Amino acid sequence: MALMQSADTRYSKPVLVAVNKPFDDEDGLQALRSHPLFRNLRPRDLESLIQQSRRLRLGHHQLLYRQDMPAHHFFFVISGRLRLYRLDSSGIDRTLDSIAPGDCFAEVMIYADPPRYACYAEALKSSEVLMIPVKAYRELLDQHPEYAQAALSHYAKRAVTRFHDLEIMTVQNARDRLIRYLIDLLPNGTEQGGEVELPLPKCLVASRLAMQPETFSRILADLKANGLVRVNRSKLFISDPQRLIEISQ
Amino acid sequence: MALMQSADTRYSKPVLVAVNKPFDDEDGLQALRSHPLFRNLRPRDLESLIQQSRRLRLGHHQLLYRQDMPAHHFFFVISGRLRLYRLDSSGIDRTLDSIAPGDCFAEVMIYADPPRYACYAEALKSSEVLMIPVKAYRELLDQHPEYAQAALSHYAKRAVTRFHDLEIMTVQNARDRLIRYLIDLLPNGTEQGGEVELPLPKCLVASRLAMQPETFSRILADLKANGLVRVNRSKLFISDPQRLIEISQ
DNA sequence: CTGAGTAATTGATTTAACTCAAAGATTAGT
DNA sequence: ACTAATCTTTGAGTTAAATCAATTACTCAG
Repeated sequence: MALMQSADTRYSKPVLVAVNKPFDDEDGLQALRSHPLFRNLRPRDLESLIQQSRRLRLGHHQLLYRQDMPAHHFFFVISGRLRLYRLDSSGIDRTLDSIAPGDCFAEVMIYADPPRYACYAEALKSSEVLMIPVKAYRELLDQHPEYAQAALSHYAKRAVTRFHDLEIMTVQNARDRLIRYLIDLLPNGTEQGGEVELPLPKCLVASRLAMQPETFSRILADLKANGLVRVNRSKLFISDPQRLIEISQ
Repeated sequence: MALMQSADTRYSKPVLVAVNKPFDDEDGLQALRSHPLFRNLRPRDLESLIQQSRRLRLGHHQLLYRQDMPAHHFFFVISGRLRLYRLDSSGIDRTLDSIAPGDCFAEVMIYADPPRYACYAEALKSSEVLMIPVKAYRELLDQHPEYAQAALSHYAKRAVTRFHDLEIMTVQNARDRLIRYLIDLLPNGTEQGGEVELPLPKCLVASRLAMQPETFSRILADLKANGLVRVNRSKLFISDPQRLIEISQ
């Protein structure tokens, strides 16, 4: 019943039904082959895994899975972009993560117990994902324990990232939270400034940072007025990251 | 230099210097033997790991490690309680987690690269921890790949927990954040109400939830006035969790 | 290319949460 | 048990951010 509570009618399209063309390989899977979770697999094993997977096309705003649904698959993004979010009891939509091509998500489900998705996942624009059976990957790990190293390392990294995300959210004021978020978008070690692209529409970045879209807009306008960022659609140019950090105290 | 920036003079005691009695086993390590990361180790391997570890006593407020310090060990809490926190550039202390006896922490360092602590760790009261060399545990995993399963499962759980913590922090108002936090402290599936103990002093719970101590106090006073919780020091009795959830909308 | 629907901005107002301050309560250490 | 230090609570005033409302700018599907 938790699965049905959404009043959001946009999401009425079928969910998790792979009606697409049979899988024909060799487009868009280069990134998969170099992903930490897969790059050490022997070709045979990787091919077998891919054979057991399905390629799934998602339209703009199409829901991939719902919070609390049994999780039999995890996902690799071939193209497009997705977002993870939760709905609270009053229906407020809270964005938790965005996912770019080349990334995996819901991969912790491989070892979750019970295996249920912890949030909703939807396409932000038309996207293509590979839908990998949890069971298949797990069997691979069980049969070839040497593969576990990569998975462990990946999971450790994931845990660190989440910890870091949590840290940003303990920053008490909206402006500093936004600044920290922007700094983190810069390729690390950027001193001389650089351009970043918001991975989400502004209203969803706002949601991710626990503030209203209006607040987001005003803070950005203010940073712009102070010459700290230049804004062009979803692209932001940050001329002096150091100064930005100082301003956030 | 980041290591030295704290203006906090409380933390002048030596850090990470194990000057304690040689390790003599068989007190307080029962919990270790049943921890997911260790319970599947063969006795020989576990003993070897314990031999390579040192038991460390920490006094009240004593710092265990600093953010950005090279991480050669991870930890198991034998007794007491610790907290993880970060200091931002203006010296504001932001609490990220609290750790109880029987828990491991900094265990993601086993696979981190570079291995540096992501935050500070200090004892909240006098505590005892086991300081396990990252290298030793890693070698164990490399030599006995069958151990990896437990580690993977543990890491997956950790990632889910952090995700969940993040979710709470995307709740925009302080009252609802606090309510969500309290609900999560209840043993899961508690319907009829129950008592929870705050794992941190109130001012640090406030910091963990990105609010001021005064705000925390006022919200709690208000919940108390509405008969939603009864407060006794750091113990809270929540009579009707369901109603509390409803109130948080 | 066009228009409907969504997203973003800006202004005015209200409210929640912060800050400062001072008095109690609790805790840790002697 | 006592004392000093820290934590907690409460009050009053201020500020940051939310809300409400209206306009403008995008986006994308047809």
